[in-house]
Amino acid sequence: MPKAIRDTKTELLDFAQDAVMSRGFDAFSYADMADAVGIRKASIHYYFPTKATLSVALVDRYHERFQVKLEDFAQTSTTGAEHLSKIIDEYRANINGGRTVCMCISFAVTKKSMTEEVMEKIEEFRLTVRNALTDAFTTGQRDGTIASDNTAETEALFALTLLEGAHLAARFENDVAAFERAVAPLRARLTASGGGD
Amino acid sequence: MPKAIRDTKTELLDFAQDAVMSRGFDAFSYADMADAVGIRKASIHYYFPTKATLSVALVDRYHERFQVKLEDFAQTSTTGAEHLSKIIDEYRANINGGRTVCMCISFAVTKKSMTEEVMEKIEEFRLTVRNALTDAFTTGQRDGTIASDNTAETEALFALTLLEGAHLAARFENDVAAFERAVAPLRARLTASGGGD
DNA sequence: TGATGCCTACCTACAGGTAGGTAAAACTCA
DNA sequence: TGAGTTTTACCTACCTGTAGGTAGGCATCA
Repeated sequence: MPKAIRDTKTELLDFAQDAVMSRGFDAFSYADMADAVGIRKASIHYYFPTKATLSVALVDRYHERFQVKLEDFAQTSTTGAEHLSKIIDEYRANINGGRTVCMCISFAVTKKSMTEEVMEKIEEFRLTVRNALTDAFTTGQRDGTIASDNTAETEALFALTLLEGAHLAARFENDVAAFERAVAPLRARLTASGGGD
Repeated sequence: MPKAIRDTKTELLDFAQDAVMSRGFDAFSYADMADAVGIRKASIHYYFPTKATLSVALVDRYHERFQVKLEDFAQTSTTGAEHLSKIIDEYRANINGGRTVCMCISFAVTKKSMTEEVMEKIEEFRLTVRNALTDAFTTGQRDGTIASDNTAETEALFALTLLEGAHLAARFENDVAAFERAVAPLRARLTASGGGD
């Protein structure tokens, strides 16, 4: 643990993540990263030998961080509605005011430029989210805080689809409000006070 | 109308459209197009001086073609459910077996690489679709073939979000079946026999 | 005869990546 | 403790390939 004053690797990942989510993986270069972080282009290869290794590191960190949050939501929620509401809020936060979309969406479009490995990891990430959503719906159906006509699995898939679609909507309009409008019918199904904001 | 034996411009647009929808605007080049169509790279500039002009041509044709279909759906449908069902089917067809996503989605991700002009045109396209969906819901609410708790406008926005999200789902899994699973709860709300297949 | 629909040959900019060097910090051990 | 060694975290300089784009030539056809 070198306890560095400045963590270049993290800075590189931060910039790359924002770039992927706001512009797409093919639309930023090592030169852009170098400029942003303040080191030379070649030095980036010290941390990420190839752009493919960078993409893997990006997804790994993204998944890790999201999982931590999802686990927290599961533990700190008293109702299914509250749990679901927190997941929706987290997706909302990832929009960054309409500037970005979820990393999944970005990678889905540029899929052919990505390695098999990274696409498998994206699949795993989506499965993690779907499982969390399924848990929320299962609880919500049991405690009666989420109105539902379908199985929790179906609802989870439906919700994930809607959340990703809502990300796109917000990106089109450069406005989080579009996200809220799009997910409004889902939020309307939550009966107990689960909203965080 | 030169009645050419071979329409190079159309072939170029066909390839570019597929490339945008399957790989993203930044991930294909004039060289790729040239190889695919069988002319030299420089010759493409005869039809599309810059890649920006190509992007505009792409959206224009996409919008035009879709509008024609939407108008046909509106005219040939006897119920709101049938109308909506046809729009859903059209979105489904645009997935090409999980290989592609809607052009909108692709351009949303690579938005920063696009000109203002083309993004405005994408907005117009989405408005066209939303209006068609609103019509379908309005009719469906009136004739009782679509179960609904919200205004037609809200439902249209909700449906568009879901359709775009379902495109992503199908792309992730490389399978149209994922599209169907994701839109199942929407289809379930259609009461009359509106489905084409 | 001049527009159409290509072509060859080229340009500059920049992509990802490599080779090899270096100052400074951190470890090793007599 | 301090000389020697290794590792860290960069650097300069350069490579090849490819991006979008340009200049100008040349058949073909109306």
